[in-house]
Amino acid sequence: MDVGVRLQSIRKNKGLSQRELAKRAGVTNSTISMIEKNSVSPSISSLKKVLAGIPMSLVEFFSIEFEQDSSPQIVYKADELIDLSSGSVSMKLVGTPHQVRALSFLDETYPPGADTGDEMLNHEGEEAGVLVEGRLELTVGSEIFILESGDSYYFESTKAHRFRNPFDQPARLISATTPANF
Amino acid sequence: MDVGVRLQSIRKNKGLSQRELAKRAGVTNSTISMIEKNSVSPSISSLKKVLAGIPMSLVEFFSIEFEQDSSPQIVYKADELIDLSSGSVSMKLVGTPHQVRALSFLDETYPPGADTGDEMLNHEGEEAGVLVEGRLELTVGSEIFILESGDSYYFESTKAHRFRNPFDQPARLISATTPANF
DNA sequence: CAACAGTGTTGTAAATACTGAACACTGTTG
DNA sequence: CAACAGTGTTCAGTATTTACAACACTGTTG
Repeated sequence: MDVGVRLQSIRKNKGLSQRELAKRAGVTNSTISMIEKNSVSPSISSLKKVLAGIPMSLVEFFSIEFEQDSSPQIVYKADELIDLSSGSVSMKLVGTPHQVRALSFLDETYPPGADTGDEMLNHEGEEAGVLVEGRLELTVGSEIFILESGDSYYFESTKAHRFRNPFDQPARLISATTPANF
Repeated sequence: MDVGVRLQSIRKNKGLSQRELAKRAGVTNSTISMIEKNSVSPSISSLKKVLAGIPMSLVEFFSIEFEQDSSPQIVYKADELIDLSSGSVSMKLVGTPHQVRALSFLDETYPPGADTGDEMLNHEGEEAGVLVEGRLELTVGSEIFILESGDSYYFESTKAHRFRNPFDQPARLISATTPANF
């Protein structure tokens, strides 16, 4: 839980210099330097200003923890789910155990032929889901997956993605997206 | 997005005085007074100290926005889900549109007789879910609900709760809990 | 290599946050 | 009503954060 390191990784990820970010945020470059070196503990107001230059909310900032994984697994087959069973209750966790995050929880039905569109979706955050009925085609970046009933997925929404049902059976998907944008 | 007001409402909700919280947090009461009156914009380090006395994480703090709803709906019948359909894709949102939040996304199966236990569950955060197969009994506080396939729920985990399957069919539940505690 | 435009770091002065002790205001108790 | 124990607020001094400007370093360009 290191504010400085986290800010620096976010800034570099965005391809910004300290001076560039400072300009956008309305603070000085030295402020950012000192925050990143943890030589100060910034006030909420100034951290908020700095993050506004990213742009990023305070919640998002404090939510991020282990984002620098090289190439995370995207699709999990039914038998790949992490089992959290306790007693007679079978509980399976979708995706790798992460930090806290913010989600919308959806029950979606894709009739045969349904499609989220040509122009690939692309928004901030993460999304996860389980297909509980039928089959569904999921495209993430340049990879195309066919989800079978029981399969699940977890990926960053910033990657271009698209859902499509080219089959003759309706598909039912339980999904969650972050941030809660609905 | 008012740090002072939010801190005060959380503190009063916990039944703490400024001095009591100050003592637990290792700061002075005047600090808390001034933060609550928004006469200062606290540093991350001191806000973190203050919240540690609650206790509450920074993410949680910045996630909270509209928590003072009187008595929010707990169980949503299948036809009560908020429809977010666009085009031929049917999307139904579980619960009322909220702020950002942090969740664990689970695929749970409750065989006949399964039970999360006598001692009611009770942890920080919120949880939501959809029952996709079978029937399930859910107890929240003093209220007992019977979930049918397609029904969903959304409630604060701080309320004592319990899941039980007294029926002869297995029940499958897609759920999300916050914070991501797995 | 000199001039330059970019990077992040550092010192000093000004602005802001925090402490410690007082104050003013309750409600309770003898 | 006086003494008291609790509440939140305020003020002066101290500690910390921030701005401004200078510095040191790197890679590029003439």
